[in-house]
Amino acid sequence: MTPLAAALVDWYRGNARDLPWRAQGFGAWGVLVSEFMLQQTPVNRVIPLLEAWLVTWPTPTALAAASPAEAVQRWANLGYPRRALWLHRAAVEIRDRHDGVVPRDVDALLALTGIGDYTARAVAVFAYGDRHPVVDTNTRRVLARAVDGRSQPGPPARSDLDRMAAILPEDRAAAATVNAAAMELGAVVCTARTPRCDLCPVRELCAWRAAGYPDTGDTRRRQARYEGSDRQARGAVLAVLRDAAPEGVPVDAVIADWPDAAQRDRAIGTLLADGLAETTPDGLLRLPA
DNA sequence: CAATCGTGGGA
DNA sequence: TTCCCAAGATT
Repeated sequence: MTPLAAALVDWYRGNARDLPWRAQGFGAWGVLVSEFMLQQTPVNRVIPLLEAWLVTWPTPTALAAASPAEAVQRWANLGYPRRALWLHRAAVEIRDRHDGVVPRDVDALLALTGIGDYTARAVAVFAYGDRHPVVDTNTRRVLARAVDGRSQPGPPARSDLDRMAAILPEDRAAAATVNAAAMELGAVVCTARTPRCDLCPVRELCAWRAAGYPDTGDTRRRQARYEGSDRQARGAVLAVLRDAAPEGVPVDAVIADWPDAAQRDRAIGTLLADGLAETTPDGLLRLPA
């Protein structure tokens, strides 16, 4: 094992957080749902909703039997509600193409709606114990600092997978631990802002530290302002639909007092196009039944 | 490939 | 207050 991998594993054994999806027997479906919810949403906000979700829909087939509306409604305020729609579609695909069993093969996972390079490998590794590189933003930051001596990672690249694969031990279980440990270190120690290098288990072999913590100028694209954005308008529309009766709300009554009428119409239009809302013959707007 | 897509908490 | 950022995926 490389020194970096060995140090990560040693640290992880004594410092891993006790997260629900790490429990023995949590199941591939639970892992898959957790990974969908964790896409861009913080751990602490995911946990309670994940547990409620799995009580209602303990299997892919159970979720597939529900309506998309129920899925989007139960997604509540996790954000990026398209993920709820995609998770529901993935459940239907699992029922129809995989006999209701979450696939283990990475290519089969990649073929499911809403699953990309990260989530496919996360499920194969953390749910099934197979040996693949799992690379998320935490891992990319750890590699950028410890190996490249940079202050922040560059843009995501397919080569990230090869770089991670290069430090994985041969043993499957050990490889899975290295994957989890790199993510965990990035999440709790090697954080984007104010990293806690004083208690970092790999500081002695960290290239960024050796270089004196230079600011290497890796600047990520700034997120667009949320206040006044189309996303805010979409969020407001969807919040109304989530809280409304299933039959829906008169289209003209939805956020009727929105400051920008054109933006309001645009928000409803794109939500319809995305399949996150639909209209009824009698002019109601509702979640997709 | 760069833009888009929610929501909330902390610096 | 404002800005940053959080286990990404899709088009």
